[in-house]
Formats: sequence, structure tokens, C-alpha cells
Amino acid sequence: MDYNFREIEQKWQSRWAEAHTFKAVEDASKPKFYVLDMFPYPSGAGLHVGHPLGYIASDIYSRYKRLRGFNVLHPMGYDAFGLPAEQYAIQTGQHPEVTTDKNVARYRQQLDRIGFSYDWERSFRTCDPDYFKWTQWAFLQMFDSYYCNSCKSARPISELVAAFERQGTEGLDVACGEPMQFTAEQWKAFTPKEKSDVLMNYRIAYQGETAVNWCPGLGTVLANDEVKDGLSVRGGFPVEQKKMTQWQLRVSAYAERLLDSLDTLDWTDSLKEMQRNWIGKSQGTEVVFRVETGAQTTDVTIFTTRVDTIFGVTFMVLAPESELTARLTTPEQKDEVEAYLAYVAKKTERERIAETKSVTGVFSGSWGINPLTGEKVPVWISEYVLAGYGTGAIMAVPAHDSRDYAFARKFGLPIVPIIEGCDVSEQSFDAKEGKMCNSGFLNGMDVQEAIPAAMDYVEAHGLGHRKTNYRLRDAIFSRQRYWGEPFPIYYKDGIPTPLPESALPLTLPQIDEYRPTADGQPPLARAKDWTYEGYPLETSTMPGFAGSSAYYLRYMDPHNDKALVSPEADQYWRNVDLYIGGTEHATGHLIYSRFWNKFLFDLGYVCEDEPFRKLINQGMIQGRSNFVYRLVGTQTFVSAGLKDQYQTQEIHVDISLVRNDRLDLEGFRAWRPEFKDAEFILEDGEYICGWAVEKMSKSMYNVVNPDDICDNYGADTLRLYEMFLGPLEQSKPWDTKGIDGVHRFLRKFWRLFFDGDTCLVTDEAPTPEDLKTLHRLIGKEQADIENFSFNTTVSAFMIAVNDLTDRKVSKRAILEPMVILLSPFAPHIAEELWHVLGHEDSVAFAQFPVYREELTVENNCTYAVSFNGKTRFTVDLPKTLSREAVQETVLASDQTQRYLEGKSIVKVIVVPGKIVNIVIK
RNA sequence: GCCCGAGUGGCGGAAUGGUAGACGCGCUGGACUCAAAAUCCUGUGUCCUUAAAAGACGUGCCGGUUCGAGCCCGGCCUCGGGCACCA
Repeated sequence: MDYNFREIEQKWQSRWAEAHTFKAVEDASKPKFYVLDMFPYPSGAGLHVGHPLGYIASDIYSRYKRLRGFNVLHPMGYDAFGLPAEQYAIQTGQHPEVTTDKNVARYRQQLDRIGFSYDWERSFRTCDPDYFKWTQWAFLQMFDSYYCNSCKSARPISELVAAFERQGTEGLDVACGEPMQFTAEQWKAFTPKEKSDVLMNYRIAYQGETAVNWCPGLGTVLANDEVKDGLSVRGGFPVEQKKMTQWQLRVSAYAERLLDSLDTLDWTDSLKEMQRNWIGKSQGTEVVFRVETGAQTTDVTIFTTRVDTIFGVTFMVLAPESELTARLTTPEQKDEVEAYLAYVAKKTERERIAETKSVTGVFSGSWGINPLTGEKVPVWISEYVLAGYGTGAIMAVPAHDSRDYAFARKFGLPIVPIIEGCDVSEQSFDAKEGKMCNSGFLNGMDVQEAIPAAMDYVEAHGLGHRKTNYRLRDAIFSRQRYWGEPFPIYYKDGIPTPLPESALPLTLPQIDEYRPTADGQPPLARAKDWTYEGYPLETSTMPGFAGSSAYYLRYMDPHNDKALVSPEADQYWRNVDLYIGGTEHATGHLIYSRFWNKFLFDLGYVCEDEPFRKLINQGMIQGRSNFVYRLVGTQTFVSAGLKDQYQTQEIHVDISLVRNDRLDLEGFRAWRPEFKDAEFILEDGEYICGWAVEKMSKSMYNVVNPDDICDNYGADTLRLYEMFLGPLEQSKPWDTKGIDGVHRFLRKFWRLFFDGDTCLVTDEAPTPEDLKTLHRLIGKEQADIENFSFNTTVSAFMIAVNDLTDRKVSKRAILEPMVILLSPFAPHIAEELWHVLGHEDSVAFAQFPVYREELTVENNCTYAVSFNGKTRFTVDLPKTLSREAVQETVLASDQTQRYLEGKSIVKVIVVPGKIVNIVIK
């Protein structure tokens, strides 16, 4: 019997499916382990070999944990709402659901071939009404909650209403948009509309006007993490800033908690660091500057992290979008300021980024008074100050801030250094070090002392107070799209009103066109009768991250129609023990999910404060593209080695037409009509293609499909090979060259069991040597899997199998545990051989072999003998020998004597088990 | 500009501070074969010399700690990734 992987893999995949082998059931007698992959968006292109990398790793870990006696929850589903299906719908009129169905089916088929141990009965898509009902439900919970700063928790909005009725805003410490002040009487006198507007200032899911990333190309707003370099991540369209009223989530209320509990997570440092930067906590001071505009004065609060430099302030700057700009502009400066504001407004985000080096600004005509010195400084307006951060106004210290420095230089403003001996003739001195000068009471202090001293002073004199700011903004939650969750909100007399829970899920209406309406309304406005009890329903939909924010909770209890997750299921599965996915979600999904989970935790719906305990980022598998070089303006192609002699144009060529960088000439002519009569300039009779490592993508013709690998080598080989390629976290190019070696290993393993049709397995007793081979492998696998060092485990397997092959060992006592060890990596062949060995049950639930260290321990240690640090030879000595005995034996040996050659010994250092170093003169 | 991470043969990559290059690919030579495929065996960091052995040099660069450094420390260089007017 040969190793027929096609037959074996098909057979076991269907048996696992029929027997529901990997169905997970809550079982209090076993410890749980929850392993989750970041679920994919089912795109039309299908999976390429890069996608399963993380899935294979998580499957290996899941299977390993099962062998270790854990009750493993390992689910999979689809993040199915999203832009590509909708864009396709706009072009073709095809309902996104149809496209999604088709793509999901294809994904499932591809995933199934790889032999994952998912519990498919728990699978769902984010676009299933049974699921998004709970996304809408969570939104309503947020709508109905506010965040209490003093108890650090979300609370029902009814409590806030009660507080307003009792005492107005008196003594309130809650997260809000604009600070508000009113009495209980005033509150009671508000109209329903006014009350609704006030509460919007406090709700965790709220509607508010804000500067948004508006993408005209997509006709929708985008979240910060959906924009990169001023272009939309999906589609690459330019993005501009625009003020709009949008649904938002008050993520900023959770900034401190999101930051704090990062320390409790087993994530990589780089990922935690990314989140820390994104949250961007900075502790500083708010200081009030009195500003004179003609005869009129206004108090302007600025935020700074360096109050210690306040004696170096030579001007102030306002953000162009700040409400203060109009107020502080004098009549004389009005025209100039308005021209500047117009100039800023028409710039797109992308242009702003491209011109980040250029310095622009305009004088407002007002003068601020430095509260410490009483000195007057001019107030300028410039786009380098952001309206959305701090107070939208700054004090400028050009001597010690590079941005202020550039501005001062451009507009000829004074630069006053306040740190002794620093040189500010060429650039600012930003470092927080040195002795203070020109700074009144701070003179002579070290900068590190001066910072708190200045803060204390400002607070003591009532000039300002300490303040912590965060860069983290509230998440914009509306999208002007069709293919997303509808908001369970309708407008009753203009007041946003939540739908009752009984009306959920609110499903998408049928519409006949998916583009925005002529007057710029979202596509849902096209729906006939998009109303609730006669009132209009909200027409925007939720963003992509809505559905992915709590999906891990739903897998715990996917068919529950009473709750997102039952308390019992939640108590059992708790949170994700191991989450595997790409870093690209660091500042999107992984922040939103943590926020969402903390919110549900506050309300008591879930029992863990953090959703993902351990997180591993698998690297990307890149493609290896091939190129041909066409002589410009012809259909003649020159081989890579000769291309420099000609003027050529580089063209991607499909890698299926290339083998070992040699081009299949006939195949190439047949590839495209325009290449039908292609001529070639060859080197050594062959056409050599150029190559490069690039992202794997259709347009680069470098996509390798996992199905092809499964056809030619089998899923087990694919799985082993992807792990063997290198460390999981590292990005690496796909290269099919090495795959034969891995496949050869599996065949070699098979041949330990069979020679043709003869079964070789015997009941012969293993020798100590056999046991050593086995237990080395057990020890290695045990240690490596826990470190996700799967590549070295595969190597260890190869060594063991080579060992056994050399000695022709086909003993059951050795092979049986080896099959168990192999089963997480290559489950199909392992299952087959497990049954060949006479077992009835699945190998997936066998017991991980017990490691016996004493079997692998050497009796001898190899000592490296060095002279003055240079290793000259090695010697094997019994492990039990004492230091002194080792020293004596080594010194007495012939080899040592030969190297000594009469020189005298200064000292001898013995490192037990390792080395003998002899220092000689 | 700021913050992370990484630099080891022809290639992917191994090495608790202790014989650098495991394992795999590729390449040499060989066995089996009429031949091919498959399989197996052999060699394979560089240089020098050689019949062989033995040497010398080798983990991006420069220094340091150590009996001993790919690994630890300091300073550079290069390449990836993230953030980017966040006061």
C-alpha cells in the first residue's frame, strides 16, 4: 500500500464530518480552551496559500490541546458585511447576499480540503439576521448607557436622567462630548427634543457632529483606521475632512482602561506598543491665557505637556477649525484670516499630508497675555494645530518645540531659549534635559524637576490644572452604505428613538439600486417604506467592525435566540485563550473588540474584562513574482541576464508559465492574444525570467492556490510545509522548492509502516536507543508547541524518522506514540495510520505521550577543551564526574599534554557539563 | 522625525553565554535502471595547502564585558513594520 494522500484525506475529512468529531460541548469535567482565528472576509478571489498560515497554526495548537485533555472550542465563520460585495452590487445589480453566498461556499470548500478541526455547527456570518440581531442589540445597550468616570463603568442612562431630575449637572463626573451645566429645574423645563439632545452628549452610542473622513469615491465616511496616507484602505480613493452628524461610540471614555489592562495581556510587545501609541495618553497641564481682541477679552485654555517652558512662550496658535478663530479675529485681519480658512478648507487630507513640511498660517490680530510673565504675545492661526486634540489652541515655545520653531522662523517670530547653554540657531532643543534659565522661579532647576514644579505653581495660583489627554477618538459608527447592519433607530418627531428589542433583528430592505441617491442620501433612502410605525428609520448602516466586535462571544452559544450568549456558556468558555491573526487589525478590530467587551462586562453580560488573553500575529506569506522584459514598442522579449543592454519594459508574467525562472515559451505565446507572435532573445538557449518578492495578488500573477498544493502533495504536506517555512510571526515569501522535502518525510514515515502491501509493524520491544529517539521528539514537541515554534518541531520529526529509518525500526511501541505526535500537524495520515495500528477511535482524542526525560539524558557530557579561550578538541566524560575529577582527567590526557608543550598553566576553569578552559603562559 | 523588530552558507532557516550553520532545499559524485521517474548512499561555509591530516578566517560594521559572544552592553550601518504636525 502506497501513501495515497488523496484517498486518505478525502476519506477522513468525510468521516470527521459525518461523525461530528470536532463538535464542542460544554463539559464541566474538563478544562476548556478556546482557540480562535480572525475570521475572513470572503472575497471573490478565494483563498491563496497565505491565508491558511494562521489557521494551520491554530489548528495544530487546538489539536495539541485536545491531546492534552482540554475541551477545545475551535470555531470559524465569516465577516460577511463589507464593501467589495457592495461595490460589485453597484456595478452588476447583483444583490450582495448572492455574491456573499457564492464566496462563502467557495471559502468553505477550500478550508475543508485542509482538514481543520473546526466545529462547523457553530459557524455563522455577520450578515445572518440571527447574528446581527445581537449587534443591533449591543448598539441599543450602548445607546441606553452612559459612562461614569468615578465608578469607571458604563451605567444605564436612566440613572443619569434621575440625577438630572435631582440635581441637574451638579457634581457630575461622567464622560461627555461638550461640558454642560444646568439645574434640575432647567432640566425639567427642557422640551423632549432638548432632553434628547442633552442625553446625546452622554450616551455611549450617540449622534453628534464631528469632523469625519469623507470619501467621495465611496460615498461614505470612514473611521481613522480605515484611512491610510489620506486614501481609503478599501479602494484607495482620496479622503477629505468634512463636518457631519454621525453615530459614534464613546470609545474615548474607555481610554484609560484600554491602556491599563494591556499589561494583563499576553500579546507581543510591538502590538501592545501600537495600541499604546494609538491611545496616546499624555499628561500635561491646561493653562488659561487671557486674550485681548481690541477692547474685548476672552479666556483661552491651552494644553501643554511642557508648562516648564512657559517663560519661553513667544506666540500662541489656534486651529483653523477652532470656534475661537472667528471670535479672536480683529476686523483689520478679517480678510486675511478668511482667505486662509478658505485655503485650508479646500485641501484634502492627502494634500495636507503631502505638504506636512510646508508651514502656513495667519495672524489673528489678537494678543494673549502670558499668565506667568504678563507679557503680550501674538495669537496666530495655523493648520499645524489640530482642532480635535487638546483644546485646539496652544502656547508656542519655538526654542523647545520643533514645530513651533519652524513656524517662528517662517514668520519671523522671536525665539527665546530657557535652557542654559542650548543652541537654537539652527534648530529647536526638544530634549527634556538641562538647567532652566530666563524662567523666573524655575531658574537653576533641572528640567525634570521644573516640569512638576511648574505644574504645581500653575495649580497653586489658579492659572490652570493638570490634565490627561488621549489621542484615541470616539469611533464613527455610521456608514452611508447598504451592505451593513441597519441601525435599530427611527426618528419620532425628529428625535432618534430606539426600536424595542422585540423588533430586532431589523433586516435590510430590498432596493433596486445600491448607489447613493441623487441628492446624496445613503442607498437605504431608496427603500420603499423604510419606516417604523410610520416614522422614518435611520438610513445609514453600521461599519465593518460592528459585526466583528463580539463574534467571539457568539461562538460560545451560537444558536441562542434569547441572548447574545447565555451566562452558562459564557461562564464556561469565558474568553479566547489563543487568538491568531494579522497585525493589520492592531488599531481597528482589536481596539473596538476590547472596548465592546468591556462595555458588555460593565453591564454584566460577560464575565471577563478582556476578550483575547493571548494573541499571536502570524506573518504574511508573500508571493514570488516573475517578470519578462519587452523591448519597448515591440513584441520581442529579452532574457533577464541581457536586459540591461536594451531599453525594456518589465511585465509580470503568470508564475504558472515559469519553472525555476525558466519561461515556457509556447505557454507564454498562448497566454495572451497580444503575445501570440512573441519573439525571444535567449541566453544559453533559455529565457530566464526576473523575479521579486511582492504581496500575493491576482494582479501580480503570483497567486498560489492551496487547492493546487492539495492536489499535488496533499493537505498534510501543505500544513507541514507552511509550518516548516519559518517562524510563524515572520513574513516570508512562498517558495514551492522545499515542499518536496516535506512530502518525502511523510512518505518516509509511511514506509516505516509498509513495504508495498506488507505491514512492517511488529510488537518487538524497543531498545533504549529507540526510546531515546522517541522521547527526544516528545520533549521537543512539547516545549516547541507551547512557544509556537512549529518549524523546529517539524525538523525534530524529520530527525526522528531518519533515525528510525536508518535502524529500520517499525516497532508498535515507538510508532504508536509517534502517530499521536504527528496528528496535530498532519492529521489525515496520522488518523489513517492510527487505524492501521488497530484503533477504533479518532487519534484526535488520544493521549499525548508521557515524556520521560531520563531516557533522553546522555550519560556522557561533551566537554570542549580550550586553551586561552580557543577550543582545541572535545572529550566525552561521565556526567557524574565532579569538577575536580574533570579537571584532573583532562589535564592528564595525552591530547592536553600535546597542546601544553611545556608551557605553564595559569589557571583552569571547569564549567560543569560544558567546557574546560586552560589558561596558559 | 518618533517608536518597535530583524540582519547567520547558494536559498528557507537551527543554535538555555559553551564544538555556529541542526533540519530542509539546491548542487557534487555514486547505486538501482536499457532509460527515465521514484528511492537510497556520499560530499557540500570560505580560504590555503594537501594523497590525507592539520591550519587560518568566518553570524551587517566598530568597540566593550567574559576563560569563552550569533546571543549580553555601548555606538553606527542597512532592511522591514507601525505612528506621523497629538503641543
